[in-house]
Amino acid sequence: MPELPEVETVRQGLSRWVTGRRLAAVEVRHPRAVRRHAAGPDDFSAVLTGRTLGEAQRRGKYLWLPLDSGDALVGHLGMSGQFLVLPADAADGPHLRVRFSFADGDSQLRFVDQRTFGGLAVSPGGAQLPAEIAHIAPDPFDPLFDADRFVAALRKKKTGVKRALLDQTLISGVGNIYADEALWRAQLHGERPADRLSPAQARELLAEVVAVLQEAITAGGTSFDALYVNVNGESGYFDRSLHAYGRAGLPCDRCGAPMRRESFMNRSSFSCPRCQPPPRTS
DNA sequence: CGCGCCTCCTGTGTGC
DNA sequence: TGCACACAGGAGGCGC
Repeated sequence: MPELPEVETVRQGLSRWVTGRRLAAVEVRHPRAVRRHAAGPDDFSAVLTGRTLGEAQRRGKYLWLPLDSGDALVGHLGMSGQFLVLPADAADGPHLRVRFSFADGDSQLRFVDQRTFGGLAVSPGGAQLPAEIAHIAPDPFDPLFDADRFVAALRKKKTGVKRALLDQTLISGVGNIYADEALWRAQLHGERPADRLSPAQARELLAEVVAVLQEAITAGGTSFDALYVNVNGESGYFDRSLHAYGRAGLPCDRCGAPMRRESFMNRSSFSCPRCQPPPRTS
């Protein structure tokens, strides 16, 4: 479940292992992986071959690698996407979608994706900020992020505060896991109406979002299973620090009450029934 | 235009 | 043992 900390960990790995290298060949093994590349898989390979990769960039959960052509290779990991740096002779796994071979021949970059929600595309002229990403808000670590603007926008949303946190046009990078963690820390139930938060509550919630994302980056992200790993195939260890996500029935780390699980948008929300009382209307 | 629901995917776990 | 089904969920797209 890659969210901002997991994607940032991958970005750091790409920066270390592929920045500055020249692509010798790009092999699309599954067309769905490049469905967002309008010109099709053959064009995807053609425009990338021979290009040199620049410094890996990230906004929210999107990644991009600027190219020396002025275009950019844009990627989203979706649910289960992985970028792996592997020896060229390593066996192909069953979920290999795209193989990037380098002119130096020392290792390969592979895009592997079990559930195929992730995808890659080349964004024409997108080296600075790909058009595919321009519609989402800056994430809270972006110098362009404006906390006052976020707080004001959040307090105008006619929806629950968790839905608002997951709205990538309001703040990017937050997914189901870190939304639940930030709400637990802020002692707010996710169905609390966003437009009824006080300015202080909204600022506190943002502070908790930033804190939990930063701590998770330091831990290398959250891994529940083999679906999230860094570019070297290693798991993150933030799962040991989770207070809400996946803890249904376990005692709240703050008050001891059994944590609850609720259905939300065809998925799950975890919260403490005592520390995070639901609003009366829901 | 804002909001919320549906859909795309596949592997794992569970219950009958 | 095998089958059916729930579940995991980011984000585009569409209906209201």
